[in-house]
Amino acid sequence: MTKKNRLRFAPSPTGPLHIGGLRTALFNYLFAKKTGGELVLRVEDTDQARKVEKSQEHIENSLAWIGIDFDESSKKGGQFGPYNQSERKDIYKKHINVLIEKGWAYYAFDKKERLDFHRLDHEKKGKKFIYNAHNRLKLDNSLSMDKKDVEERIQKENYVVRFKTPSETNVVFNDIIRGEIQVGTRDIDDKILFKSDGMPTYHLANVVDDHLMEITHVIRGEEWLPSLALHVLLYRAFDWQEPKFAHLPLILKPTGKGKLSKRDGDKFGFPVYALDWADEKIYSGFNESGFLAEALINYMVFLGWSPGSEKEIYSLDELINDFALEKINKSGAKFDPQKLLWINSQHIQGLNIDKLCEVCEPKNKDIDKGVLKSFLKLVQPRLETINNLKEKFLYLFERPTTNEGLIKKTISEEVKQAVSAFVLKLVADKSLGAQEIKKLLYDCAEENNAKFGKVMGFCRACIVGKMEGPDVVEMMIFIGVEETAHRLKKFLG
RNA sequence: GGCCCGUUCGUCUAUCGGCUAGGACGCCAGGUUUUCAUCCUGGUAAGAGGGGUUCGAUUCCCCUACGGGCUACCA
Repeated sequence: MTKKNRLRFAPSPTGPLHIGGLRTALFNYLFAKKTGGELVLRVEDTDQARKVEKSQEHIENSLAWIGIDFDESSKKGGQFGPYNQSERKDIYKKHINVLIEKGWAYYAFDKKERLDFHRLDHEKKGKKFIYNAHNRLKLDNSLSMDKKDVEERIQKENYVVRFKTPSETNVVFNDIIRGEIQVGTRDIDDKILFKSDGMPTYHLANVVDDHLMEITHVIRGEEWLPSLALHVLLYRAFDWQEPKFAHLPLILKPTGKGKLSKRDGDKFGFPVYALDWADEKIYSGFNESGFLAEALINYMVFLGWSPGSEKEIYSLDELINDFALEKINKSGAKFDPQKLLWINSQHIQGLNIDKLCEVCEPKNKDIDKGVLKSFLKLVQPRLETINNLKEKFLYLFERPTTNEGLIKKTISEEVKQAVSAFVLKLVADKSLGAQEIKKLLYDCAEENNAKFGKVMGFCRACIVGKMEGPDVVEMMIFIGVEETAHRLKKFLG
């Protein structure tokens, strides 16, 4: 029996979960499900300074909303816990000592100001300051001093532990998406693995945890590719089997350059978070903006992946079925709000009316439950999002403001006659169905020598106040005979 | 600046050496709906540039350009 794949999503709780992280989680989830593997949620909260209070909760809620469930997490538990790195300090301490004993790591006492000085100084000369074999013996660390001094200073001073990057070799490793990559160690610096506050840095914690949690595949964003060489070196220093790596292409801004950021959502008027997030202001989430979780998933998965067929509208189950790591592509993808909107509308159209009611109900409390279903039947084909529905179709609930210009444009003597006749008959028999009302309107138009299209146009102008909205007769039925008569008569003089 | 990754229609993408370069969004035009939307049909538009390798390169290799990422006691 082969071992199960084990995947993990490891966000840092420094803010809300945005679409990039969400997609990383999704790819991990899809691959885990596809291969019958397990998925772990690990929270990388090793940076106390950047920790944001409500962040972890937001991340968990976002993942729950999108429908990604984990086999193990701090909430759910599991045999590899704890799942918050801040609770694993002892584990890292133990492992950093192993590295030190093996000669793969060393203590460093350099003051921040001193290092900053070196960096600045090198920059001035057009060079890059790298803390490694090139100059580590000239710096303030345990490699450049006596054992005794080291012992003493460890007791008295703040120190960090750095990785001792081997000198002058090539690290060769493999990425599922990008193939073989080589990096020369002269370009890798002796990264800090253990900070003076007793916490590990990402590099150490990440490698130790992935190993201890028996992670088989690391699927993460491309921003980690540059440090993969270090991570691989770390696995080898520990004498551990390294997992397989897949670095996902980045999600880019819709226009211009760079990685998608929270400001972009603001700037272009679309969400970048799954759920609302409030700090200095409220950033609205995809959920609150009327997107279906399954539609968002459908859109996100196509940012950097394609099934190779022409199928584009996918349910989660279909996605799990068709997903393959090998089909992920290499280049960054621009976020296109317009296509998301289209995919969302496709998913909305695909919902049966009861399901649509169910998802719309909590977002549209201002619409009376009794009319919600008939309302949705009316508007479903033209929905792109499912929030703010009353506001979007206000004329179905309240009388529209008069549009004099439009009325003038659509009215004529014949139309007036026809609609007057229609109103009289409509009010006389309130039990008419759609077909009958339509026939009635048609007959009235004909009897008064008015073009049916013109009559319809006028009715629409009266009922909606604009040349838009659902079918005229359907609207009449929805707002009722009395209301219809009222809106029409207003302009019949 | 250094290192790493990338480059097919405006955008998301297909193509695993045979291409009249396919699909989708968007946009445009037409049709259906005697109204509006949905819907249907058609159109628009692309392999960064230069060298190789090859009978043949979008596809493989090299260079250049451009884009992106990383370069913290952040992740």
